[in-house]
Amino acid sequence: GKTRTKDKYRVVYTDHQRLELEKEFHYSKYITIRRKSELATTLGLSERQVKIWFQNRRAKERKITKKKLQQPASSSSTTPPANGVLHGNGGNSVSMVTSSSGSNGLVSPSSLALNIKEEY
DNA sequence: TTGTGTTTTACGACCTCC
DNA sequence: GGAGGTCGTAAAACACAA
Repeated sequence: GKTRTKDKYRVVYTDHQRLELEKEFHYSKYITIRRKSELATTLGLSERQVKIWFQNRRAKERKITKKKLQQPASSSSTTPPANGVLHGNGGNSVSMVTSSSGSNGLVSPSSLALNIKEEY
């Protein structure tokens, strides 16, 4: 259903929800359909919310790396902002890896989550 | 407090791939 | 023709100096 209602323009996710989403993002920037529905169930979110979260998270990542590229310029060159990078929308050729360790759908996510948890 | 800048959800427009 | 991608943006929530 809709999450943007009259009294709630947007909800704030709990620390736990954020942590789990971050862990999944850390593992892979593009979530699979399977993992998406699993996460949605365990976190009590809709699959749409999980999808949107990943989209926003990738946008944040791009924003940060862009900043990093601009900042440590360490003098010199006023960092030409229009250097190909953007407008590449067509140029992505993303290759959208569904692979990443999971040629088959089953990844045994619980053990995976544990690994990541430890890393954190 | 409040003014203001940044971050976090959620969506619409538009595009690509199948 | 739909699912999911980016980009841009709105508005809550948050951070924080003044």
